[in-house]
Amino acid sequence: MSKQVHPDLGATQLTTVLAALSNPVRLGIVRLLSDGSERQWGELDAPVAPSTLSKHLQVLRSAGLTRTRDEGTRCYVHLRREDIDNRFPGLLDSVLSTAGSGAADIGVKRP
Amino acid sequence: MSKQVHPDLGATQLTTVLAALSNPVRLGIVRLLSDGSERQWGELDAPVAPSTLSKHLQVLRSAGLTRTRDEGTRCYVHLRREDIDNRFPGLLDSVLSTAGSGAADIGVKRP
DNA sequence: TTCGTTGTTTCACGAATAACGAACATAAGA
DNA sequence: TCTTATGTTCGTTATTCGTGAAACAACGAA
Repeated sequence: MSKQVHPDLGATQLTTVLAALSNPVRLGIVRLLSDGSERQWGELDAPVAPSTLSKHLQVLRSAGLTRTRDEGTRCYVHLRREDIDNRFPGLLDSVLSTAGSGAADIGVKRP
Repeated sequence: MSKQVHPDLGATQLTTVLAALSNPVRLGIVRLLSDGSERQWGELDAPVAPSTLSKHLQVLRSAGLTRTRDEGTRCYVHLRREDIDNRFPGLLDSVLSTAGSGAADIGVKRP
């Protein structure tokens, strides 16, 4: 698909991660993935154009929050939960446990 | 000084708070205030012009993170630690405990 | 090889952000 | 009252962000 960057979270700065999480669509995606599931790109039901969604996923990826795996023409995304928890202990837990977070409601397209 | 807004954190969205914290200068200020101290505006030694600092403090204030108290021509800032912990349990702790956070080093001017 | 599916990249654009200096507002103090 | 100290607001500039349409790239299937 493309040369994807999956940075080492050890070098990732907190400000970068916070910026990545401060957008409703991106936060919604993180919430959706927070059950540990791996989702196919096209499965993501976000209220934005495909190009915009691609951009958001790129931001999450380069902030070290998600990992993308290509398989043929498809690609699958999942949350780098363990890496994040190692680098920023407690951050994801507190973010995910917050109600009324301002996150967009990202669903899964039913086939 | 000015009509200052100190919103109820109950209505504050997580995305707003994360955005406020995702700037190095603002994160640095939060870190400085995290010991619970109240600092005078002019005491803050930030690497930006006064007008810019004023703007950053306004962002922190309207995100509900700090409270400002006027006293004569001076004003004092402190972190709304308890309110934040109530609304976003664990968030501040994890943010503050992160080393290499990308925060600017905000000091205190020595008289 | 041609076609369809699946994402990505490339403009283009308006809105928001960060920054500075200059002008301003307000309260204390001389 | 005049002056000083302390922040804030305004005007400007440059940059980044969020967005969509359209063109593109890569792969599998027919």
